[in-house]
Amino acid sequence: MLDLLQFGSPRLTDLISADLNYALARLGRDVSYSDGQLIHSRGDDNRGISIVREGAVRIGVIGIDGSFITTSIFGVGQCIGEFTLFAGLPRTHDVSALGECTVQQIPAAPFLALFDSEPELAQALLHLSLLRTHSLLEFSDDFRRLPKQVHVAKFLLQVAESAADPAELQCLQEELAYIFGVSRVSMGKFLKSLQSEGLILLGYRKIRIPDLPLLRAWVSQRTLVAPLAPKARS
Amino acid sequence: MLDLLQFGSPRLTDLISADLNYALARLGRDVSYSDGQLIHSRGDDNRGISIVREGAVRIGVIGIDGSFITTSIFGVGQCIGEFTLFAGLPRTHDVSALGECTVQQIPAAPFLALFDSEPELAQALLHLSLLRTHSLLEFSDDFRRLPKQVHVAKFLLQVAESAADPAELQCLQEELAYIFGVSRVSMGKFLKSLQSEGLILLGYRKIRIPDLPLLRAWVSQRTLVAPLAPKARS
DNA sequence: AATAGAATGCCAAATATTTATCATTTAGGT
DNA sequence: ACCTAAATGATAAATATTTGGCATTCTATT
Repeated sequence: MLDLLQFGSPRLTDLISADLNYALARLGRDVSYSDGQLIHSRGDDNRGISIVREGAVRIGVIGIDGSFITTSIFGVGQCIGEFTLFAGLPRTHDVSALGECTVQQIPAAPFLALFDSEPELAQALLHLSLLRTHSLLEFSDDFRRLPKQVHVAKFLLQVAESAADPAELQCLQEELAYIFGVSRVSMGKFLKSLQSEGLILLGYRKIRIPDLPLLRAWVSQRTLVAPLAPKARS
Repeated sequence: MLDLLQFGSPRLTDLISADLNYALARLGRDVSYSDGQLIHSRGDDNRGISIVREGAVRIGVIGIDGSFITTSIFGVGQCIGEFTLFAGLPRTHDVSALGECTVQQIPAAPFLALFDSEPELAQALLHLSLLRTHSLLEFSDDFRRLPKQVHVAKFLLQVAESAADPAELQCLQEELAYIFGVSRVSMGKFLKSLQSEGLILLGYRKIRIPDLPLLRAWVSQRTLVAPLAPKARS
């Protein structure tokens, strides 16, 4: 699944050293959940960090009609709950098990103790949080200032550049439509127009990008702001 | 001016102790800028933190047509540049002086040294970053799942709750329209409809909220997710 | 190879939004 | 008290989007 929190966002466990990973793993305790079981509820005010250790969890909110609206899906190594520790907020999302899963639950006190003694952990958490802020901010800026077609192209480019296979994105048109807050018909129209310019190839459950540099150039020309490379190139 | 980064977001200097403020103030050097002068450019890869000490700065990007599109305005005590230090990103925005201003420029090395020795600083930065992530995420979730009218009402409520005077918001309909990515005409329609329900009173350069609890209840009923209190209530 | 479910393509009527003007109101400066 | 620039209100034609329905394509499973 495609969402604004995920793409290009590393896992906490990949950002810290083996030693720190070891120290972290010793905190709290692992809890297993069965498919669909509720792990956290929006509004709860228990403070603590949760790290997915096996399987995956679904993050979202329960909507007006009682349906679960997914914001993101977090897999092994990703963490939840920073808000409760550092932003003085209650749980902002409902979190439930997506299949069988195991989540390491770390209460506030031991986590904060480790945090205070290991600046590396602080840097890693800041790194994650700032990358997310950046993604969200860039998306919302783009949303308002770019023509939708260009914005969609830029988004696909970003997803491609952080994907395992940049030439073939696994995504549904419906997912894209949801992300942009438009109907499937509209998204179909945007995508088709990009296809007719030779930038993408629409397939079943996938979008192929035959010429990544071409797409990059096309987007760059239409946004006229320096395209941000993840690490500044020399 | 109204924007997604600002409301409810405290200043760095308010989040840390007097001692730490003092230590922070001794780093780097203060630089004065004249109105309109460029402080940072998107794409630059110089690393460092900037703290506004006098006046204010405008943060944005230079658009396709060369015009400056404002993302936010930062005043005294607010900081810029976390991305460059902790997220491995080049400058993401153009920053220019809004009137005469003074900005404390702190290079990466001394800032990181202080960061590593003072977990309080790490906590404060995380606090800021997470609050922003939260605002942006909540806004984009709401954008997709709520009827626009309800979303506008919720946004006004949030602005009111973090404003000096919750009963009277200083904002232009055009600003609101820009934030929501719609035309002034559409925003006018939404606002008028809220006015006709007795929730707000439209004025010149302002919106009055005669009955905050009423608005809160109205929004709450239509969003049906626990309204997040800034600090969890007991 | 047949089949079912999921995803995409396509279409037109209904609805919503934008664009482009112009009138009116408001606050601040002279 | 007047005048001006800025903001809001109002309107209609032009565009764009959504909704709903149905046909087609694709993939995995039988």
